[in-house]
Amino acid sequence: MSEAVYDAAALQDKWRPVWEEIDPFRAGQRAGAEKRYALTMFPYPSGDLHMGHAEVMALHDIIARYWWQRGYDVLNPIGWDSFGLPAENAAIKRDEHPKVYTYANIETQAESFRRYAVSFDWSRRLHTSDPEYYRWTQWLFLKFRERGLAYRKNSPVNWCPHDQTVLANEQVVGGLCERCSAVVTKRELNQWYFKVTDYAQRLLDDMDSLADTWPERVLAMQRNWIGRSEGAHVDFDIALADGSGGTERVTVFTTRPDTLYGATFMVVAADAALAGQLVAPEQRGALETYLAEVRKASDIDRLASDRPKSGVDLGVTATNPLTGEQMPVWASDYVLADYGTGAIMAVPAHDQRDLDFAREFGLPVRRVVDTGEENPEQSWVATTGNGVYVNSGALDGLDDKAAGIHRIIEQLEADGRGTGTVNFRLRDWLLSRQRFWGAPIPIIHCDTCGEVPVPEDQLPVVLPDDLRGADLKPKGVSPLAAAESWVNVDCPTCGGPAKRDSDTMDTFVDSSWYYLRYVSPHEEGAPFDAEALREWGPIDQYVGGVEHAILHLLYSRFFTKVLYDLGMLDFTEPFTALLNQGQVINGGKAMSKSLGNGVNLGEMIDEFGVDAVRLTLVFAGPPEDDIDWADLSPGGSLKFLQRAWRLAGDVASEPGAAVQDGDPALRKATHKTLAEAEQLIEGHRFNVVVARTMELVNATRKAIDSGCGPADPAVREAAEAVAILLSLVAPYTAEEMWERLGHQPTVARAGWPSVDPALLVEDAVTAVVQIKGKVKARLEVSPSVSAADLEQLALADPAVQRALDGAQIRKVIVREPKLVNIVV
RNA sequence: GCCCCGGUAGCCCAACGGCAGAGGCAAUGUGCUCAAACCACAUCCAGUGUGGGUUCGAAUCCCACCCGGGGCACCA
Repeated sequence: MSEAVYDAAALQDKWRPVWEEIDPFRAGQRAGAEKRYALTMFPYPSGDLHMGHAEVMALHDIIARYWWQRGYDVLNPIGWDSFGLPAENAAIKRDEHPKVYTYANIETQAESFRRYAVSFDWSRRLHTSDPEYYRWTQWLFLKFRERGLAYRKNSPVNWCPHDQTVLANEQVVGGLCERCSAVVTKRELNQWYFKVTDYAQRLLDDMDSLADTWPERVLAMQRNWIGRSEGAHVDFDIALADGSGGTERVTVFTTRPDTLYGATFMVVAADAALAGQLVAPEQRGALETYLAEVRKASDIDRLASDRPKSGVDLGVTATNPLTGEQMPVWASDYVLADYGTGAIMAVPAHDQRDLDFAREFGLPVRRVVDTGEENPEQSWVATTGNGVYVNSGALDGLDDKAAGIHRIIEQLEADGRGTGTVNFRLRDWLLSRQRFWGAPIPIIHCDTCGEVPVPEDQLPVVLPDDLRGADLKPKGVSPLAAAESWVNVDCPTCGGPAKRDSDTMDTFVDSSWYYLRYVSPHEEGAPFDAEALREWGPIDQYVGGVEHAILHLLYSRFFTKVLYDLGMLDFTEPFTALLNQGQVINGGKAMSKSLGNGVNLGEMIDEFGVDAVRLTLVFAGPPEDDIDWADLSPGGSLKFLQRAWRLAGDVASEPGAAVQDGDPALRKATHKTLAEAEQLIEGHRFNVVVARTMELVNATRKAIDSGCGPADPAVREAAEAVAILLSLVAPYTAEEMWERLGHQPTVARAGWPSVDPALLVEDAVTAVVQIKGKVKARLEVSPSVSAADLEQLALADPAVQRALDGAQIRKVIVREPKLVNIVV
């Protein structure tokens, strides 16, 4: 018996150079094979890899490596999302250019990925901060702009005072900056937007095609975020109080046009321009004062829902388009300027917010739907359910909400006073950032020609190389604005003096199309090669964290649809299937510096080896569940790998031994394991695959020690199956096993063993006999036993006879060959 | 408040509506050893959050509730 010992570090050193030589995972090497595109969300280069990366890569790699074993031609690329704030902040601190930090970290991470043995095709590596990449980010921006999907507007925007930049709506979480948790404030700025709202309905509709392959909760979150609501636009005429005698038509959005008879006042958003246009001269001062207060309040204050309602009377009246009734117009911050039309009709009886406002300011409440509950005028609880219409003209007596809504919309449309409509919660995507380390927006501002796109042949607009440290300090405008030699250019149209747009793009723009670039990462004439994309796209399996459920995934879906409309793609959804891995936590809490509960990945690998760490993370539980490092046992994983490895050393037959003569019981176990593993992997139930592999190792051990013995060909077959199963999770151990079994590298391309269906059939099965659902006897029967025979056998069984004790049999349910249930 | 996901041995987790236990951790014991570790073998441990319902039969399907996690929330 060999005295060899299992040394994880030695295996890593031994096999890495061999694999780099063989380069087994280069895509496009299997002519004629079906193509599969596996993608893991590319990392941001902050420091070295951590446990979270280790988990997602281990899970993702199972899928990619399984596909290789199954004979597919697999594209599994890697790159870096390498623009972004941390590099810029590090550069300020260290007085250097952000690229220094960025590219140093990328090298560190790349080295770690190689050691971690993820089956990436390294030849396709990309970095979003490379000019060769962001040139196309800029090009795409210009295409969007040509199509009217990128535009500039003045608007109150989310401002992070810490990072000194604006934020998209998606980057504000509970009134705080998603990145740094600073309290977000509002600023009125002129900024670039992508018109994602144009795609709201399609983003919603196309989710139907993802229903079976994306996690339900991600779809739910996106639906929630898009926030479709059906209702109506209703026009109100407002008599202006400027002495002109004129009127202004104001449109409101409502989901309950059927309650129009109950509208007793109107409210416009205090911070909308409309408020300033409508306000009566004598109320202007009050509005200004109120507005100043509103502006001071942060989103955090606004989010406190128990906050009393505030507002100011604008001193004008609106006319109810159905009844002609006059109603006062107020301004308040509970109406949002950027949702709907920024104005509402208030129906206090049937909307709690309106009711609170009415109570605060003594405005009338009129019930128009009797739901059988207490009248809101007395209870101060708005009723929103179905009921009988009252005080509602022609609607009176009707008791169907849907019909009521329908009839009022019909009426409004007939009168030219309104229309049925759909509104979305989704806002356009604010993409400008007042920071340095991002793709410059390729626009030149010329006093004569206005906004001029940088001509395509002048792309990329490259970031200057000579800014560092203090030059990059955030000052509320982009550091690029101060880079004189960079910002001042000749206008491409008239040749006169002009300035570059000094903002950079949100880094989510970079990551909204990187998966397309991978199919042809060195393409120089286009962002991607359309032919290559037809071969590889869309992504068959995307793996990554649920934290991108809205941001990255929604933006990428939007980009894909726009590029489809531009005729550049032939699919409308980028990610056919999505797997969200859970988090790795420790001791019940997320790992964090402040808690001091971080687990260092490098140290774990040094102690247990890459394979044991990967195995531990995969075996811990279902991929989408959070896993607690404190519950896990990398030592146990290592022990198992050693057991498996030892099998390979014990096999005493030669490669190619006549397996059909092998021990039938062990052969059945092997083939059953393989057959089951196929199903389990396809269902992403990787933890169970590991358990099945452990069982097979145990069975093989038993066969060697106390069964058919090490020379039986079935033992070799089992050990080889173990090596191939392990090649998905523990590549170093698997490769070493493969070599000890007398094969050439690499086991990663050994191919999935074909399962012999004959070996999946059991010789005998245990049938259980139940009486009233309780097990009373077990019978060994043939798998092909007939229902009648099984019933006879069951009734004849002495234990059953005893249990029946002469009771009258009412019914016998037979599920051959597994079960008989006797009802007495 | 609304919407998703989950609750099975001391712990992590399995179980096409059909024997509650596959696998692992921990614990205990036996063998190996001068001894310990390693290793091998064995043993121990829950009736599935609670209450109803459907069914011949429910961890699994349905309803209500409790607990935990996540998302959304002054969006008219």
